[in-house]
Amino acid sequence: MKLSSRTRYGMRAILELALEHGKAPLQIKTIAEREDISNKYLEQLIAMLKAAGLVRSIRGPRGGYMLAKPPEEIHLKEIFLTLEGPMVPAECLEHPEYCPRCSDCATREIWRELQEAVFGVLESVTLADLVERSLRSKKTSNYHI
Amino acid sequence: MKLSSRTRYGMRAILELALEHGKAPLQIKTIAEREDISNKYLEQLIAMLKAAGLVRSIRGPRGGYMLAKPPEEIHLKEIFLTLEGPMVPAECLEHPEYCPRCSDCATREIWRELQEAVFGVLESVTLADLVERSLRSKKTSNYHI
DNA sequence: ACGATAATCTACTAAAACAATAGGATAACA
DNA sequence: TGTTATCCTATTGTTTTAGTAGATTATCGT
Repeated sequence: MKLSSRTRYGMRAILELALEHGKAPLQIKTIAEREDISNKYLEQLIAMLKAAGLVRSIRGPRGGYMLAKPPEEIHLKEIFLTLEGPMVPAECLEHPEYCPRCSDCATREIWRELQEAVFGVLESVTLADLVERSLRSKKTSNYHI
Repeated sequence: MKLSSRTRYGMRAILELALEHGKAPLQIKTIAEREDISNKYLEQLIAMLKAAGLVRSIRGPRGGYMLAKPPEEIHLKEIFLTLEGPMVPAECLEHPEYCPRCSDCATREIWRELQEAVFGVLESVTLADLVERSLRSKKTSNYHI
């Protein structure tokens, strides 16, 4: 149970977009530089976010990416599910057909609770919250003056 | 963020042991049959649980495996960490050295919260709880009369 | 002592997921 | 019309996962 780089990179990338919300579009190159992520890899991650309707793009010179919705309306859960996949700890959570195994129902309950715990966190935080946290830590940190 | 079969199988296996706690040792073969898991694969998973001190074994005829501690003293977190690994959503949670990236601290906080949410669930449940749940669902289920 | 039983140990492997990399096509601006 | 930057498709090396295979060792009942 480890986050993929896909999710970590992608979350940082979309946060960069959120930090620039309302300003000019942000280019892949710029994000990749700021976040120290491979240009080409990031391209694919952003494509996923775009396909999910979280991000939109402008082509050509002075183009780039921006949020497709205001940051208040983007919950981290959407981003997470887009990048990380469906977050189904066990198959039987989605396909609760007859389960022949004796000890399975009890463990399934636990996997369900884990899923709900994770979703609980991700549903309660929006990109706007992240932006706020990010700006606050910028102010108080020695590193980001 | 999906559970590995390692963890799902292993959890079911140790629950089988918990269900037989106080009785005769349970053999790999038996568990593998009941839980429909490859004999040889299960062998390795149980070895992990044994190395972690959660399970002990008796060799030879009428041998097998049993819990090393009473089920009340085994929290799911121990089992989970043994099978799934350290559950570190992001490396920087463990190595909080200077982080050059602007938007990173905010996402790191989120990964921390996810970790705590998962641990919260896993710390609050013991094998004894699972046994109780398991027996209760046996009683009320049509499938397990 | 002997044979059956069941754990233990080590090595190998097929398949999938992951983390990129490469290169060209397309659209838009100037 | 050239430059910029997105878009699209394919390929690749590495790691992890989920097993298989086979030999060895300890223990018990007879």
